Amino acid sequence: MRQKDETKAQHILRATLDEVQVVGLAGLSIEAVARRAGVATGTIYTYFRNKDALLDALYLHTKQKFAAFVFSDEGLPLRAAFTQMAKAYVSYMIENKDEMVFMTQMANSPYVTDETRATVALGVRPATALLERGKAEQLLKPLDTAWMLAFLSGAMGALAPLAAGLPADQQAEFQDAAALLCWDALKA
Amino acid sequence: MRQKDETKAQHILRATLDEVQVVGLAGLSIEAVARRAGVATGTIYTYFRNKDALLDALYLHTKQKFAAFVFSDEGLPLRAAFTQMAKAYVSYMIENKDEMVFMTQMANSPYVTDETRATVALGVRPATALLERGKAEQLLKPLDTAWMLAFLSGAMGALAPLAAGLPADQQAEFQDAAALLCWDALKA
Amino acid sequence: MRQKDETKAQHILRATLDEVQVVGLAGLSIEAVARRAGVATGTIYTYFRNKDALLDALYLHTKQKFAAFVFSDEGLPLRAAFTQMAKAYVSYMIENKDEMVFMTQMANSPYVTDETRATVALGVRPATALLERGKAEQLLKPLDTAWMLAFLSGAMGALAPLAAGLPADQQAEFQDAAALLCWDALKA
Amino acid sequence: MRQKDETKAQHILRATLDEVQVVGLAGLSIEAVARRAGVATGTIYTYFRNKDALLDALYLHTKQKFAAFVFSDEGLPLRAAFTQMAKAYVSYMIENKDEMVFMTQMANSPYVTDETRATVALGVRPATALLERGKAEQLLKPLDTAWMLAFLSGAMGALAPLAAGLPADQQAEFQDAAALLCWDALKA
DNA sequence: GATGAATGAGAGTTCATTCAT
DNA sequence: CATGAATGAACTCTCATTCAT
Repeated sequence: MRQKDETKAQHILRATLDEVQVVGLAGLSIEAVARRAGVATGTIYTYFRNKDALLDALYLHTKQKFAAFVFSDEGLPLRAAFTQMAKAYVSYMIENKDEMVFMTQMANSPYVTDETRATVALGVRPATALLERGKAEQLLKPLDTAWMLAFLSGAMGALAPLAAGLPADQQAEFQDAAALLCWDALKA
Repeated sequence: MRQKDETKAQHILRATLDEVQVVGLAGLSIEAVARRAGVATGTIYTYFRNKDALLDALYLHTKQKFAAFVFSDEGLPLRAAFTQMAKAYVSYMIENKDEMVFMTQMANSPYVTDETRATVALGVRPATALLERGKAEQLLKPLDTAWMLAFLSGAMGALAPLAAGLPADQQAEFQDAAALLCWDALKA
Repeated sequence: MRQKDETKAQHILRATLDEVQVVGLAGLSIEAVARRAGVATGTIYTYFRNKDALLDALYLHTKQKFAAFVFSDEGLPLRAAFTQMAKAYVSYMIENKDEMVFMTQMANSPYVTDETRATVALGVRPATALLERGKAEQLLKPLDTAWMLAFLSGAMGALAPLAAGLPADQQAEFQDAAALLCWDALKA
Repeated sequence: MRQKDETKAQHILRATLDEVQVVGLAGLSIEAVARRAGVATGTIYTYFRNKDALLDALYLHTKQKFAAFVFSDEGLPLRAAFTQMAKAYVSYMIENKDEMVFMTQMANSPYVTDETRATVALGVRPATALLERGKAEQLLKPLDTAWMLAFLSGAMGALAPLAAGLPADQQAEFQDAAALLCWDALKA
């Protein structure tokens, strides 16, 4: 018999991501995903309980990949760590536009389970820690951490579409600008 | 002969806004809107060409109402004008949570036509003008205006959910903080 | 080389019978049968051509087991033979509720082939013979034999659900009553 | 607008009954019912919540029509009332073979709700009353009423297929025989 | 203009059966 | 022979839109 193939699950997730770029989350159909993944419709259900579960899984996967790239704490001094995160954020946006589009569309959808939201929230902890360190060192404004995070991620997220089509020679400039704005906004 | 009744169109738009709060944009059905508006399903098609047109119209209407409140240029000095806009943004968010929810859900949907996006963009002109004045006066960083706008509206939009349930006595504080962060981010 | 294993076929038949008790004939899926039997879905197709053939085989098997128990002619005098059959019918119903449920659900289903129906009919021959002997001896009403059989099996079958949950001390009484009614109905 | 048309509901019920004759309960599809009824699939759902509700409604309707014809108490003396019921049962079977087929197939299906079963049970009350009167008058055997009812309806139901194709000149004979057997079975 | 029953394309999902391993 | 992943036709049901009244 054919063994359940995790590669195939990855193919399906990838096909879902690609299909959302083309037709949007609202226009997504399982049949189109299957066609794009090169499998039968029924096969999707071997790997994912239903459409919701597929999208939830893709969201979790995408968010975790994103968080792993952007939110790493490498023990740098505060300002440097902050800047590095901001730059990582921007460069991830530029190089993974499709994932950003997907995450944005999912954020306000009913597909994401509470459990996934909770798990995703954990990935942000390095950023939370960084902000709190900054407040303790009185380098940052003494505001609510959740508040600051929302401000930052909203601002950065809104820049994603602008970052998308950027020529390579302006990317460094873009990163620097974004990092600077974020820092100036929060610094004490 | 009964004339098309603009009051009825308003009822339908309002019902649509309310229904989206409850079931989300993805769960919105014309029949539910009709029921909530107290009209027959067919009647909706007298006032709006189809579902897309209804949502597009509501989006345009909501955005324009929002822009009219927030983006007014009253000839104040730069910093004062900037602060006033930020505060107006926050207070609008707090008092019109349902519209914010709707605008957020629509922003990345296929329902909004390019024409509407263009029209909506016009409403932002006072803010554009303000930012360009600030750059000319060298009070703001010399960045691309569209870039700055995206940054600001992303940041403010992300604060909306946090602003929503805020007790009255913390709203002034919230407004001041938001205005300060935005200013510090952009100031030269 | 492993041979086809008749034990495994029995397991599958048994699992089918059990599964029907739980989900009904309409809710029966091959996968559930396989799971219950502890084999792979594909294995079922080694022993039975398809779902219809599996159910047909189980029906035939169940009917024949039932007939072997109930319809035996042991050369008793007519009334005694008749009573014995009726009692055997009832006691079989009580002790093999699951098979009765299955036979009832199958009786009006499209799964049973004409061939099986014909074969099953043969099992009833001792009862046919008994009734014809009764008619010849003028102890029974001179009605069509098939007619009498239908009457009897319908009546007895309808009592099955009532017999099912009966406490042990009422079973003898139940058997006597059933036998008496059947006899009174048919006797000349 | 078109008013909801109870005639159409009747058409759909009739189409369902007819379709079951051809493909069986297990093979019944909503689309086939719609085609036979001459309406669109969606229209079925204007009149019935879903497939289960359609079948449940048809079952209830069929059972009640049947009960109204067969179980009427017209104050006849016991034996005459009994005989009349038995004959009515048989003649109904002969003239409404399709309904009998449907009722038989539904009886052991998961489609029938408990509520419908309870309502259907009420239709049998005249028969219950008759049997109890017979026991009080000591004309019938002193058995449990539910038990007697099961016996009778099982016996009669089993005769249905035999009654179906009967030439007109044998129907009276068939009715008499059935009534006699039932009476002899239960009489004290 | 208003109504809401009617339409039917298209959605998600199941499941008997096949077949590569 | 045994496995269970893969298949895809077929199912029920929804809902944007139309149209007879």
